[in-house]
Amino acid sequence: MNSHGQLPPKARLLQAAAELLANSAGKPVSTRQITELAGVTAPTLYHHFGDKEGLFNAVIDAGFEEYVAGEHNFTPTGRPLVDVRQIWDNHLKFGLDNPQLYSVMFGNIRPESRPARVAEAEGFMEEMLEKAAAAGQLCVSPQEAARSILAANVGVTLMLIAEPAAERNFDLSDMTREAVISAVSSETELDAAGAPVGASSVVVAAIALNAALESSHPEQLSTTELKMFLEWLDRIAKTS
Amino acid sequence: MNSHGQLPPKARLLQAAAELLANSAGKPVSTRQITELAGVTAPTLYHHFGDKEGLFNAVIDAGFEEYVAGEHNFTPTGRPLVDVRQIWDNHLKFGLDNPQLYSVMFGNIRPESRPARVAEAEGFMEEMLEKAAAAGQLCVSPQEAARSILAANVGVTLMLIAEPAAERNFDLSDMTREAVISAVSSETELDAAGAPVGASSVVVAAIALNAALESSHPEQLSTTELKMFLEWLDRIAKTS
DNA sequence: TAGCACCTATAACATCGCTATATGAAGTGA
DNA sequence: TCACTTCATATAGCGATGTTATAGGTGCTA
Repeated sequence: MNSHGQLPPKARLLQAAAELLANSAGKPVSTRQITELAGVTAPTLYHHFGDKEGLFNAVIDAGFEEYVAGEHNFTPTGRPLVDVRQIWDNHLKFGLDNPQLYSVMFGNIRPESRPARVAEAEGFMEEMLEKAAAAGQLCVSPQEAARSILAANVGVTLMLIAEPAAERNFDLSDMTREAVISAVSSETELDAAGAPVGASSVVVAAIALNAALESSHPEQLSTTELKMFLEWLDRIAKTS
Repeated sequence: MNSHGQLPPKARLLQAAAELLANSAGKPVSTRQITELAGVTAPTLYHHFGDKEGLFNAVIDAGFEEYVAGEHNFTPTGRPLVDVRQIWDNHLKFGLDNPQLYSVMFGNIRPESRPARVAEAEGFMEEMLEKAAAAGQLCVSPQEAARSILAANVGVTLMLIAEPAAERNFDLSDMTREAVISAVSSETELDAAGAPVGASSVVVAAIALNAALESSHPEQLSTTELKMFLEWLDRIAKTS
């Protein structure tokens, strides 16, 4: 009756759960459905995964990471903010393709399991944003930027999941995405001919800071501290 | 045994449901709990509210609207975008005060019932944004703006609900709020008080340099020098 | 062979949302 | 006053859910 005869029970459970979660649009999936499709009985599920949520988390572990950042959907371009857009779109696509799974991950309360998943999603985002920050494209810390972008991404995804697939207007996603990205980025878009900032990014940033300090002196440092700071900054800026 | 003896059963059910939803942090609330606290039996619930979700919707109808836009929390200022900020903050506060109720409303999938609630919340936002549009402060349609702002608002609220109350950082809310508002508004970037938004260029440059140094350490400074340098850099970056 | 983990099945438990049916109360018209 | 209707509540139970106590294999090591 099931088509997973040759796999071990644990893998069959994972596969059955993923299949049912993906196909049953919206409606909850029961453990009995899962075990029946997998061709095992209930205790097998609880032996391997603890409880229903454990199984769902395992499905997510197996699928989410590769789906969002996997090779099929994402190849870094070297331009951080472009990659951030790609991460946003992949996140949205994952949510729309796996609405049930997505709501378990992001729409639920559970203060125990959710932060781990959220932190993972934040990780991708932050990784990219650190590169953006290194290139001087960020006006806030990568952590703050990642949290803000992810929050908006989740909100948009839940919003679009909730409305009928036929009426979905992706302008909402594009508009909100650009809003949060432009709010955390410090400069206008990097132009098409703009050279990617590689190993010299430290120097570039040091020069930029040096120039900025010319016109505005921070109150956080004493004059002696500032003098020494500027000297070191100068040493860094003269590298090449 | 219950404290709602004098009210009619329908009102007792509403009150019991609201009380249980507000207090049982995270865990689902059963119809049996509700009917027991209300001092009635199951069919009474289904007679008045159809099903469990109908009762929850009734609780929301009774509480959400007045909470978000009620007199106690909201008095229009006449400046539409200021009011939009107030709606955002009230929305967030409602979510944090009623996490269980909130997740039923916004974190769930149900494509049948959710859009109605969402549309209601969108209504408040759109109302204000139409005034903003009439005043020439919008660069997109009020509908689009309301959807984008609400989506971000929901995402931020779910994000903050999910993390322990002690660690909640409301900068996430403020930052994201200003991001989406400024993206839909046609005016130059001004905050609530009318001052330009954005960090100074010194801070921007400091953050960029800090991030750049994460991946590449310069050889021009000794480790002790670098340590002190990074500390000062951190102090500068935290200005604002 | 004996023993020992590991894995799985039988069978059931407690609870869930919900309802078929019946009973009481309250008004209405004769 | 007496049916008759209508609304509101209760009794009792259904089917489905997540979960588990118990026991039976299955294969490996000694």
